Amino acid sequence: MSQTVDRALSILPLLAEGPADLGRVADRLGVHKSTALRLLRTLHDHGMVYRQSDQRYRLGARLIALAQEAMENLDIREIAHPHLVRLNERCGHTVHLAVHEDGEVLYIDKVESRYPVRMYSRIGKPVAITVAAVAKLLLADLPEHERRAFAEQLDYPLYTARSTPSAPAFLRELDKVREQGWATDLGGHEESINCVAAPIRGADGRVVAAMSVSAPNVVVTADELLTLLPLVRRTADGISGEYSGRTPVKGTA
Amino acid sequence: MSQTVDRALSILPLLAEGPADLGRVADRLGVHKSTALRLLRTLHDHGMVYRQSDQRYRLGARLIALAQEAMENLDIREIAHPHLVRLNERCGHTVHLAVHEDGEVLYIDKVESRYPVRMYSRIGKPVAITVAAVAKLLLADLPEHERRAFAEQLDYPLYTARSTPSAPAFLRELDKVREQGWATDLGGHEESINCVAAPIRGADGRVVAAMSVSAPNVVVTADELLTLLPLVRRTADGISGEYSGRTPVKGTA
DNA sequence: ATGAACGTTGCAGTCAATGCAACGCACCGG
DNA sequence: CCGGTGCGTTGCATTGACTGCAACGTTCAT
Repeated sequence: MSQTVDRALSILPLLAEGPADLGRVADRLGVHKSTALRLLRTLHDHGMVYRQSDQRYRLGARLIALAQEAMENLDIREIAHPHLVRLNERCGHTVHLAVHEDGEVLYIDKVESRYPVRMYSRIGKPVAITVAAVAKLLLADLPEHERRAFAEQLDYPLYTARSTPSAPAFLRELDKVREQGWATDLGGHEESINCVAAPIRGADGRVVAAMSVSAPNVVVTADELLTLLPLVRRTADGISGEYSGRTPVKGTA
Repeated sequence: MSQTVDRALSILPLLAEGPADLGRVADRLGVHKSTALRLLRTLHDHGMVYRQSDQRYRLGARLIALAQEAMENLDIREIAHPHLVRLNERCGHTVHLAVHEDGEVLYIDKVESRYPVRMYSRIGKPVAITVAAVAKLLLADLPEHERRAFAEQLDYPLYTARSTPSAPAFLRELDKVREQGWATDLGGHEESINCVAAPIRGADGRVVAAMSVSAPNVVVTADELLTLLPLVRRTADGISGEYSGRTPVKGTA
């Protein structure tokens, strides 16, 4: 809507690909160098980009700090965290918390596995939306037409042979997930990694977040992981209760 | 430099304080509601802000994802990480990696303590610049006039009785740190937490990052923590060697 | 039913963003 | 030593994008 701001913001994902010099930024934006310079300067004044010693620009510290604050302000995260830790203590595997926002699903919290072999993931990283168990739960809760429209405009990369291959398959999977109230990802993203996930609901019953337990095949088989499902669901329900204000929170400062 | 972009970017820290509605944003910016609306819309289109169900705005997912990419692109981080993990495995305490950028010092990596009692901190959080051991190392390396100018315009909050109280005291501390090549924070931020830190240098000898080991008093005394200093310094030197290309990296894909 | 509070839209004026061209500077090869 | 090339940077005139206004549509609460 606002051309100048639009251009300025377009610089950020561009720099996320790696450092770039002025000329490169101007080219990619399709504007004159002087224009790009002024935009970059403004971004710099706000700490959103940093000018490294070779004069090239990259993303700045303020951006990272802002994102940090953004995550700390998510109340669902604060409420869920102790539950995630407790679950991790009981099963030992990696525990994730994810939310959905404008077509992206991202991890907002994580408790590391206590086994030596761990899956790779990072807080803040957008998840593989077509296969991740948490993504299925979050998307399954969308109203039908939105869900359909969203599914159709997605790409369906074949990470593995078990990845969701197409929109119809994905929509079918979402129906199943919505009905059963939990989801799995059995090697759909990384061949050797399995996940079970459960939804966290607000007072109105809408899914506000999803949590999952992930473990590589070498630690536990998919079947063994599935035995944790009741525990995962109980944990998610506990968080739901607290988040929606149904459960009186005891013993918290 | 660019008024529109300047205003738009000013919205972000404002929203970092917590969700705000249109009127509030307009007020804080000192612009008309319609102007604020258009700025927010543009930010929204880029996923930088999110409109929650109560119509209020808060920081968005793309911001978090961008920050994530920003950190993953820092090569120092990638190089350092395995070293930090190894150090953590040997001593068990929390290990941090921090960089300096335009007057801010922030943690860009962290390996959690394996002791049950842990210090609180988060990747991306700007550190207490006047007391943190890593901050001292990073600032001590600035050219003298910059260092002085920077120190003078800082605030010196007294987190504890041992916090650095003033610019002169801080500058004296920086001199000491630069000379000895390592730094400590003994209860200067949190009464019961101590730190030892060492610098990581690039090929030109400039300090590009700093790493630290932190532990609460209840786990080890300050004296015991100091016995780790040689190990910390060796680790930092190892990272320096690899970063500056002096050490051939072995066994890495 | 009435009003207040809030987000939203269309519009005309003007101020701020744009592209241009010229400049300074560093680097490189002759 | 000098001319050339490739950068980032600056001042300026033009214009078009941004602004503030006022009016409208909702959604609440009274």
